Amino acid sequence: MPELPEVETIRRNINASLAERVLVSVDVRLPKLLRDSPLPDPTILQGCRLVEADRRAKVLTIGFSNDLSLMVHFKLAGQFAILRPDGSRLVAGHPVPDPAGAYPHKASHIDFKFDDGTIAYYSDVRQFGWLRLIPTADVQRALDEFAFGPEGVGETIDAKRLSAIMGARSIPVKTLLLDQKVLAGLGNIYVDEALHAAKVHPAKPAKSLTSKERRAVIVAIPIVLENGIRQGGAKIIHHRAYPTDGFPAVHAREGEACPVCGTTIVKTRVGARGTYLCPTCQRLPRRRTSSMPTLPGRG
DNA sequence: TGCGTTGTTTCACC
DNA sequence: CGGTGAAACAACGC
Repeated sequence: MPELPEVETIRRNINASLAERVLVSVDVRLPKLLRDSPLPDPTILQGCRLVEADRRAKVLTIGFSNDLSLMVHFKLAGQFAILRPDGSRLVAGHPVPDPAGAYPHKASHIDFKFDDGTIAYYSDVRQFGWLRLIPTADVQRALDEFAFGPEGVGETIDAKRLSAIMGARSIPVKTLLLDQKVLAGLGNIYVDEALHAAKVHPAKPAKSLTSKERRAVIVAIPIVLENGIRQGGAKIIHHRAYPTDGFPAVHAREGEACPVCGTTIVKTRVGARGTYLCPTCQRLPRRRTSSMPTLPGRG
C-alpha cells in the first residue's frame, strides 16, 4: 500500500527526527527481509550517524556516515514507526500495526535504536517488503536499474512525453499509469484517485483518451499525490478507507457516495486490480456491438 | 479454507 | 521483437 505519498511521509519523518542521530543498535528478527541485500548484516551500521533519507519513486534510501546506505521498499504492507523518548510518535506507511498501539508489534521485524533514546521500527504484516544495504556510491546505479520514469510530483510532469506515451498504448489507462517506468509513484490508491479527479474511466484504452482527457489526467496526478503527502498518506484497512477529509475520494469506498455527484461508488477490476470509480463522473463510452469504431486496432 | 491483497516480474502468445 | 494480458510470487488475515 505505501505509494509515493506514504514513502515521502516516511522520508520526512526520518529527516525530521533521526537525521544526525547516532544509531546505537540494530535488531533484525526477520533476516529474510534482507534476502537480496549485497551486504547482509545491517548491524555494521551500529555506531554510525544517520545522515539523510532520500526517495526515488517508492524506494527510500537512508544514508549513514560510514558511506553505506539502506534502501527500503515497503511493498504492500511496510510501515516505519518512530517512537521518541518524550512519547511522541511519527508513524507512516501501512496502518497495521496500529500507530497508537504497543511496539514492537509481532509484525515489527527490525528495531533501530538511536543515541537519544528514539527507537524506529520497521513492521511488515505481509513480509513482502525488502531492505538492501549497499555502499552509498552504488545507490545511483542501483536506482538506475529500476528504470523509473519521471516522478509524479516535484518537478512538473513532462506533459508532452506522458501524452505521447498515452497516445501510443492500447492498454487501460490505469494499467499504463501504474507502470513505474512510465511514471514513478502512483499505486493502486492514487491512480484511482487521479482518474476520478480527471473524470476518466480507468479501463479506457490509453490511446482512446481525448487530448482534453489526457491533459486532465496529467494535471490531476501531482494534485492527488500532493494531497496524499499533505494527509500523511492514506488509511485503508481491510479494503475500507478511513475518513480523513473525504480522502481518498473513491478508493476503498465501494457503496459510499461520490463526493462530486453523489452516485454510489462501485468496485470493479482493471488489469486484475481492485478498482474503485464513480460510474457517473467516469463514464465508459457504450460499446457498439455491430461494428468496430473507426480504424482497426493496429496495422 | 481458500480467497484477496499489491508492486513487480515473468511468461506465453500474437 | 515488442506489446499485451494473464499468471506468478512474496505471506498473511479473515
